[in-house]
Amino acid sequence: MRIGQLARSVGVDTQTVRFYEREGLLPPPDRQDNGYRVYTERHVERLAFIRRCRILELSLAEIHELQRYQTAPHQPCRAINTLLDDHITHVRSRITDLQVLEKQLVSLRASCNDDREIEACGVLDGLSEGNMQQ
Amino acid sequence: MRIGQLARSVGVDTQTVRFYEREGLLPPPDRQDNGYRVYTERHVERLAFIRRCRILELSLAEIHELQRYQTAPHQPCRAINTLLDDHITHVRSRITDLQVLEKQLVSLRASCNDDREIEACGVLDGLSEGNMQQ
DNA sequence: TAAAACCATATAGTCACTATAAGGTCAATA
DNA sequence: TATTGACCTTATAGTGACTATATGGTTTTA
Ligand SMILES: [Zn+2]
Ligand SMILES: [Zn+2]
Ligand SMILES: [Zn+2]
Ligand SMILES: [Zn+2]
Repeated sequence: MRIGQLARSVGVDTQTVRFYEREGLLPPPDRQDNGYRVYTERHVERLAFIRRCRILELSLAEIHELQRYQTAPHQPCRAINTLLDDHITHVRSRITDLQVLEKQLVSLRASCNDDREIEACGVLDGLSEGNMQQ
Repeated sequence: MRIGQLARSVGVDTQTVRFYEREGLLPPPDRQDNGYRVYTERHVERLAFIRRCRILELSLAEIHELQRYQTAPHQPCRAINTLLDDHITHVRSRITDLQVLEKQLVSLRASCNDDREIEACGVLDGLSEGNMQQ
């Protein structure tokens, strides 16, 4: 299987596949005589694993860490669960931050209606004066 | 006032101040004979405006747009309000995305307890098999 | 045979900074 | 007076995870 078929089968760009290879997330495949990369079913699985991790917004570093765990199948899995817990914590704290942000933005937006002049715009005024909480 | 004092008074790094100048968000100040930048109170206000916008996670492009509006004080302010509405929409859709993500992550995490071998880790298994919704 | 589709590498751009390097200026201290 | 330390200058590279572009070779199809 060549790079285009691999990429299509998992739903990424061919550039991304080469990028993952450079980053050490995908093992370098064999090459044809003309230099074309040739992939196996194991590459498909490996790339699909990366893709599922990325959909969950795990970083490439976290994915790398997971891959290292996979090479030691008889170690306890606590580190993996901890990695996921940490990631969940990050996601939750980002949600909280954005919810605070949303409140501030909505409150700022409420300080203006349309049909004013820019000079009198409540939004611009709120951004210019330092009446911001936090 | 020199760059260090300006930066401290608004709570950014001096590098960031120079960066904003290069990006056209902060007007180039006068220079002393030795080349040092000299800022006025108007620069403080301008930088504080940028900072408040950044806290609300407006992009530098959006801040630039707001600054352009400020130079035409007698235009209607609808564009400003629209800019903010769009930004709120982005923030909300990001919150929604992250909430979906959090659910998926929590469900994945629930498929494992500690004290298993990596081979049997429910988390790793969930990432390896394609049992993901969406 | 020629166009379309595919493959290769190398390099630069995205965003909003942040870090590093290498050096010039100024006031206070040993 | 010499030197330390805090400040300032510019230029360049790094961050993360791609994405875009340039340039050229190869394979498949019409
Ligand atoms: Zn994470
Ligand atoms: Zn308005
Ligand atoms: Zn925005
Ligand atoms: Zn586990």
